[in-house]
Amino acid sequence: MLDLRWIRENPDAFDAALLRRGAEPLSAVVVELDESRRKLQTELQTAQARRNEAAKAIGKAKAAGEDADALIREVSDLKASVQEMEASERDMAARMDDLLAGIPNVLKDDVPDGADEDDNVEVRRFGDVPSFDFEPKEHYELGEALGMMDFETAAKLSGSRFVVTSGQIARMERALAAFMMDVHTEEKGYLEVSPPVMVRDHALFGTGQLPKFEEDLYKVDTGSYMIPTAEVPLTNLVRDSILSEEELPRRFTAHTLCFRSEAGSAGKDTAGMLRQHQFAKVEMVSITTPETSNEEHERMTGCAEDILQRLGLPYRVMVLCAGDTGFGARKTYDIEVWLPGQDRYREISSCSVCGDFQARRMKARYRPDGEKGTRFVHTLNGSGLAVGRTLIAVMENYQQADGSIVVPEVLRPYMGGLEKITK
RNA sequence: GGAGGGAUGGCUGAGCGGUUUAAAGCGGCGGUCUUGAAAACCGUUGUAGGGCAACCUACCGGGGGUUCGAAUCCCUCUCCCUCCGCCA
Repeated sequence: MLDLRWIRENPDAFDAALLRRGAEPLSAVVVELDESRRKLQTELQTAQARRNEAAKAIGKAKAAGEDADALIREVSDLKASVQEMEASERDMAARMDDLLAGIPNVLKDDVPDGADEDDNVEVRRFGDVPSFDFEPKEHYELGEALGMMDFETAAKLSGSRFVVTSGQIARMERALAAFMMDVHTEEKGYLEVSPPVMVRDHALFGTGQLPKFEEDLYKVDTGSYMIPTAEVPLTNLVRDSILSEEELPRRFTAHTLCFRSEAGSAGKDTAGMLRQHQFAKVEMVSITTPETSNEEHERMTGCAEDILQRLGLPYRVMVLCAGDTGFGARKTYDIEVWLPGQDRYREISSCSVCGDFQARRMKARYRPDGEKGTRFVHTLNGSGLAVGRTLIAVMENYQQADGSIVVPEVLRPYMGGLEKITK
């Protein structure tokens, strides 16, 4: 949610920000609604003041045993118009809320222009793309050959975009999550959190998934939703609260399942477990002051990169262009891991700085030292990493000619010392 | 599923038809004192709109109603809690 006062005072900058995202200008609509609402509010308050004054005089007159009929008649007459104005004012406020709730965040100046993912800009690369003296396979070919990845059975149970893993592949997914969580909590200062994966609508409104992107979510019949990412519960941990400056930054991490309907992705990545309705992810969320959010963004991205480096997986970091940056983000880095089976880089993490956009939606504030009032905190979120996709990357990058998979050094303690997954 | 209780300013919590411009305590901010800190004492303390200065108005979970007048009475919705039942 953007600051209405900022829009009012910077209508041109507001329209320019929308234009960068390929959206139509809205300042005229917003400013007009805002002005008429405030004008009505003033009229309403004038009428209310007169009503209160008269009502008070009635009380006094009655107490003194005097006649108050004239005053009573005046207040009666005011009643209808006050009620009408109240209803109208409420309606305008609701329209303004709806309007603002659907407007995307303002991009940072250093976000490159562009329409879609083809315009994203590579920032850096790590690791050498491995060369094989055989034709590298895709993860599902490897997994099915090992007998540890079963898409057909999963389809019988749950439909498309599900998988059943078993044996050492299932264990490796668990090992990956445990490894990531240990690094973040023991070395990076994140607090381990085990949050609900089912949340109410207001939590999703807070992080920006609602009201605009409901079709991407699974809704259960009690009206709650399954989380599409642990960003939702972790960021909402500070909703409706006022933190002190000393307790910032707050850093949370969680290993959870995530659920996505993949409504707009029909036909995309249908093979394998790259794009599933249900997947595990380790998420990082930071709550910071406005002054430190940008450096926190770099730090968080580094935390995700560190996982890939320790796993020995080659990757590149992309900064998303204006057209590809998500609704609530001011700037996003995608980390793309090299998948030999696909012979290309694929997204494995996305780290975003949201400024006060989510904080305003969920009323998350802090009290700056030495200042009287409160300010909205800044929020950031990033995957560290998508566990299912990391499993894919390990399988494809560590595959051997015979279809076995070498277990990366750092994972072996989590897998009972196992060095290689074989049939 | 059954039966109750509750929602007041950053927090706790009074108020239950017009003397409330919403007590009081805590916290926050400023000050006195102190080498510094603590304690104590004094002052101050939200959001929004309008004049844009002292001021005025609205806001006691949301909406509706009763009334000349509602934080206070009635209806309704949402949420929270307690007990019983069932259950991991």
